[in-house]
Amino acid sequence: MQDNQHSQGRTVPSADELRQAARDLFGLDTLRTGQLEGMEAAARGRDVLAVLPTGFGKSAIYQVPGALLPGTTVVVSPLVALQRDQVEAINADLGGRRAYAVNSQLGARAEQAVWSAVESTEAKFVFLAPEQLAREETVEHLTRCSISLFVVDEAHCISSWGHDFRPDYLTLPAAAQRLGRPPVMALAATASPHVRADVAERLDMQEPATILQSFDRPNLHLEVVRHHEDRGKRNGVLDCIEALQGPGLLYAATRKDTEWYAAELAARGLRAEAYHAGRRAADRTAVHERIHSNDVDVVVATTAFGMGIDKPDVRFVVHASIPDSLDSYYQEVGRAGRDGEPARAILHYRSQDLGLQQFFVGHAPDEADLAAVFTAVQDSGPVRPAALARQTGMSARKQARILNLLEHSGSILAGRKGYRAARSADAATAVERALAEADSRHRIDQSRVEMSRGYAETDKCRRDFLLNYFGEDTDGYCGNCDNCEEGSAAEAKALEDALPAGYAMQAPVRHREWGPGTVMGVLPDRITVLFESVGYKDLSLKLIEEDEGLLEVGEAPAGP
DNA sequence: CGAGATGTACGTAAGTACATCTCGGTGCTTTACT
Repeated sequence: MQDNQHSQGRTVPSADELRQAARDLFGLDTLRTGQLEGMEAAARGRDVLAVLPTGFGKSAIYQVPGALLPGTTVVVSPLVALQRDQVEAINADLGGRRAYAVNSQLGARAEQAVWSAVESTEAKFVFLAPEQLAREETVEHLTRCSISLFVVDEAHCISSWGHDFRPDYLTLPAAAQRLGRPPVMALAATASPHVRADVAERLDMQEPATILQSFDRPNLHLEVVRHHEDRGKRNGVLDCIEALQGPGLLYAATRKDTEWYAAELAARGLRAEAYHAGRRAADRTAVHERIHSNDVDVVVATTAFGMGIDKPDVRFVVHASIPDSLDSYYQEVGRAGRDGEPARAILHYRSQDLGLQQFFVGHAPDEADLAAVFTAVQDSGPVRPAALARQTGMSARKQARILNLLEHSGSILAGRKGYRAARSADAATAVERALAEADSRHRIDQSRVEMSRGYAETDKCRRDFLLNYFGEDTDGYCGNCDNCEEGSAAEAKALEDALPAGYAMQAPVRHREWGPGTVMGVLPDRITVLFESVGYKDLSLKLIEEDEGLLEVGEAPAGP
């Protein structure tokens, strides 16, 4: 592997120097293999994709080389609250003010002061949200510094939010280019193979050094409770929480449900708090403080709760409704039992609940809207999104989603001055290509919802199912989930062992229509394959045997 | 997609049955008001 130009003309820190810096600056006496590997790769100028469990010491992977390298390290962090915590942690370790955050909570004056510190003195770390880096002004300030490392923390957000909710995530590669394209490091605690590939692609990473640790959390007991009626499920959830020993988390799908469950639990004498993005900032902060000081038995929350929560003794994570993907599910249940002591992950499942997640996944964009945005870009490009919105009259989010589809399908290009139409593109083709792109994404998102269903409905070992989803092979029997305890996992495993060879986990396959894919799950009668084009699909073995050439096993042959 | 609220037909009083409508998750930022 060729190291890029950033390692030239200066001394690259050696492993010993990194170890010593970790010890002297951050008080880390020993470094784990993955940590050192990531630090060395970044120090040599290579891109790094690290997916490591919370508590592994992920931050050290950028902090140690960041402190040692001559220039400044940019850290992209999704939440202002996280930026604040990390700035404080670094300043406490290094002494003095070496880390800064730039966000809208600074006043104009404070922001000026931060920039002069960052541009002139020994500031080593600057924390920013992607929206900051999308501002020309911010990038101009940063171009006056020498940026030695470009870190994206909580990088799974690119995959879950970049496509529509927070589209500025997709402008990060352009920002990295403007800053001289330092090595890019993406960090996440949970990411399936699909999400890892998406992150690497959206960040335009060049053959990243990939650092993975096992996702297994053996102390987490996994369990699914099935329900048929909504009323019955609600009572089941309440009884379940009442019987558990806190502190714990209850995830619900809507804000209204968090309020409902919190009120019902309070009526049963528990100290329960509802948490969602609609609550006032002061109330949200108060909930954080109360859970940390053990003044709450259960926090009832939407997906808004969790990032940056590092409470070691959460004893249970119960879901009153199934999440949109196993990536989200595992991220959420991973907040239980970080101290290594036994903890419970219980999913209350009704198949109807998948409907809400399918709604959140969204629908195909309108052809007329695609055409309108494309024509507007063609007529007035290069144009920035804000100016474009004044022409199209669309909401920022809707327009961002359309721009992103048009860009990714090659009809428009993003440049320094905004978007412009690709030279050869015409409106009809642009619409057609964008629709195809949207359709492919939609199918992948739907297939992720379907994998959640698969987890809820499987008779196999639950841990086996989850770890397979994250690309890990297992022996199919954990002994610490409901299916293993009931014996159905053992039966399923016996059947699976009797399978014809060739459809092993992680085997590369090629489908006649859907192209290349990877085997992600194996059952007695069918296999689950993650296809690059259409996402997760279940294929019956009977059909594969009958229709020769439908699914080729082994190295994918070139061309159709 | 599904749940809950609201609306309509029926047929002559008040409630039942069915149709139609509305809403649902994540955060940055900037700007115009109290």
